[in-house]
Amino acid sequence: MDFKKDDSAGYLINHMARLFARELQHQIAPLGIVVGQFPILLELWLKDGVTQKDLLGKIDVEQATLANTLNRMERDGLIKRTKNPADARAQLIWLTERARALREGAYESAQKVNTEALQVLNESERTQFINSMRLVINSMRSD
Amino acid sequence: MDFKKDDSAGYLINHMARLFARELQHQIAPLGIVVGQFPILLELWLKDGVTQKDLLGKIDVEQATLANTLNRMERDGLIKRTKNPADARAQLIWLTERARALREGAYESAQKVNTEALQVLNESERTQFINSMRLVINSMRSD
DNA sequence: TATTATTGCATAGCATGCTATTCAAGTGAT
DNA sequence: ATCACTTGAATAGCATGCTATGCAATAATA
Repeated sequence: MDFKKDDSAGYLINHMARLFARELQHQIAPLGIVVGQFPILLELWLKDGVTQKDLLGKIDVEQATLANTLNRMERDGLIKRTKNPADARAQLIWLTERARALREGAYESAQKVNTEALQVLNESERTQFINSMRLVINSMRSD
Repeated sequence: MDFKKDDSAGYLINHMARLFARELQHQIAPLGIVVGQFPILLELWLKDGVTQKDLLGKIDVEQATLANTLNRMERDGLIKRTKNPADARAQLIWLTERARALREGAYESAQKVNTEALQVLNESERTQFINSMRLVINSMRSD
């Protein structure tokens, strides 16, 4: 068999993901946040005061990964945790004022990266591209 | 501004990349290799007896990342290094017999992951998808 | 040729992801 | 009420990626 990396979806996806992460990293560095915190912040900006388990249901990472990232976010003053009156095992996770204030800038950074990266595609290619990713992700998740 | 993660190229790409990596990891685990070694093995299966710098020219990762992965590959008996008669700073990197023997199985594993993951797209969507990724990568790399 | 600059790699330190394991708190069945 | 089961989260240990820095060998230049 022969194998061409430039024809391999997996190879291309990995490469593209690293390029996106680097770009976003550079964009959001001035805000004092890092890429791994982004998905968590997105959820908390929509709704905070939630448990780790709640977050886990919305972000497709392992529980240990989430727990570690939350620890770093607490260390960095982005979240704080309070007792959960309903269950002593879980805590409630809240954004700090600082994190709350970062929202607009973060949205704009992400939007900028997305827009610039997909500039090379035309409108219909962009739509198709996003749709294909959604399809692939859904099919892979439900295996 | 509002921001929908399911419409965000970056978010989708990151998610998809993790799904692919997990899948490939499971496929190649029986071979005794891990995903980060894959791009390097692909190059070395084409041509070994090369320097780290040669490899670096073919794989878009940082030099330190490559150096670390090569160390683990040496530890795992996948490569060995010999003196470079032309330059004492560099060494030549060679596949071991064990690594050489893994090629077909690895190609097949990767092919399988790609095929199954893109099953959800039809022929023309697949082609378009791969092409879009190539365009996006090329434009992001040359910034 | 002696000095300076560049180059090839290695290493330190960190973030993000994973699997596996542990532990305390809650739930259920007897 | 007790004992077993489940669940929410933390932790250990590792791979993969990054930036920054250091170092020895080579190349270039004064």
